Amino acid sequence: MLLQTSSLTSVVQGELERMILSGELAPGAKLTEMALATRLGVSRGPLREAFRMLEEAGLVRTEKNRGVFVRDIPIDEAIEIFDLRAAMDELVGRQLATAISAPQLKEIRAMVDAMERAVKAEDARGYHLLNLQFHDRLVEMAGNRKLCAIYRKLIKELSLFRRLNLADGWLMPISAGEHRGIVKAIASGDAGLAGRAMFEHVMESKERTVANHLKRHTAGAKRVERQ
Amino acid sequence: MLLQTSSLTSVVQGELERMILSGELAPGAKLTEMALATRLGVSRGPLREAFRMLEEAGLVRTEKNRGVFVRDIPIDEAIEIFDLRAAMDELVGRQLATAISAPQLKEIRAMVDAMERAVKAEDARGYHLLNLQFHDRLVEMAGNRKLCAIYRKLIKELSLFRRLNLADGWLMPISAGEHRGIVKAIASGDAGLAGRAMFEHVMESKERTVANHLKRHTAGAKRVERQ
DNA sequence: ATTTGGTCTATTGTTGACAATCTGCCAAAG
DNA sequence: CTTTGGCAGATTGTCAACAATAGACCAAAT
Repeated sequence: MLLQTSSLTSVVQGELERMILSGELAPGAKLTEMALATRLGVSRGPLREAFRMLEEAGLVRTEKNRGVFVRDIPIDEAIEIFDLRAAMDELVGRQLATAISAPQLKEIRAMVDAMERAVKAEDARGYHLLNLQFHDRLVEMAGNRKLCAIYRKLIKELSLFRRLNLADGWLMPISAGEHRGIVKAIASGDAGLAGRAMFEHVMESKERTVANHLKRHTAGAKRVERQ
Repeated sequence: MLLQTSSLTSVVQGELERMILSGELAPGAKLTEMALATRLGVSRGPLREAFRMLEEAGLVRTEKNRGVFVRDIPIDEAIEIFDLRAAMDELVGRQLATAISAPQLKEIRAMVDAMERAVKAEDARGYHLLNLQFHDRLVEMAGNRKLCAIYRKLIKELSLFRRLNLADGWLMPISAGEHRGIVKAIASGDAGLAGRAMFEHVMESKERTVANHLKRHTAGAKRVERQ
């Protein structure tokens, strides 16, 4: 009866993805077919098809005859993703150093400016969003659609690594400084330099995340000991 | 009644993937739900779920209310995949140069030997398979499961690039020589060197593929002109 | 001759029902 | 007190029927 512009499967897929990435559906949570179907107002068929897409995308895991669960990315896998991201961003840096246009350079400079303002305002939330947008835009500018698509998938998976919290306040200036260096390296036109700048930035980000995780993990262990 | 060890969706997914990668289902071919369901002896439900997995994996494309088709990778996308692969293989080379074990080194040396024997025997088919196995094993040895999984997805997609035929006979020695150089660089323990060797090898492979494609394309154009 | 309109068929999109499997619980035996 | 067996409820796996859409075909009008 309704004139449907897009299939229910894709709508459900998008909605589930939104709920997962926003944390509305927490990692480890069980996705019961009937409950979700009722909640979203669709039948189980399209829902199951959406599950398969999310499974292939790495956002959920399926256990036969047990159900579908929101994936929980372990620290090992997060590290692997960071390493892979570093290699991809290195390619992005090299590409941009040789092919970026003047308007594009102006655009990313503006983004770095905005991030530095967020640092001064101690707006961690805003900085986090700008940071994501900055890297996404760089990858997009590199002009490799396949690279861009896979990069975005990796970022989505990384966001399921719960312990990946916003950089604590005092780390924002460091990250912001690295961004400034990246733009400078790209503007210089030196592909090797820009590639290394991007690579190192991601590796630094990995180290900060791992350190943060270990800190929280040992803290958690102590908390358990006390009980 | 039957004791099912794995869900129909997954076996259908595997079977479809096999049929697509083997060329049994050619790029551009339409996958009619009812026909395939009958052929595979399952209902349309599991088949549709398998379609969604293959869609996310990039092996098929879905047009709403029109059906599912085996994807045909255009030359642009093949090039993008090669560039991405190069960056990933560079990471593999660096990793292996610093962390490969003696038995692993022995193993890949044996594979290079086998490839050189295939070159001498002018066994293009065997060389092609050994080449795929060689690179897959290297990526596997790098120890990054995420990298390995994505690498394999890319290889599958690349195999849908029909014009990617086996290297013509006289190019095999060149490729084989590059493999020897890669192993040497890895064995030297110089991460930068090994990374560059891997990167350059993939880029050379890309150039050879593009050249081959252009040759065939212009030849095809001439053929059209004559008509 | 071309175009427009409508019908008809094949195929996809969606749904609800049925079969198979797992989990938790409880009783009885050791 | 622990363990084993099976019953009951809930949940997933699969299927077949129904609704909706796209494309082909043909006739009639310009």
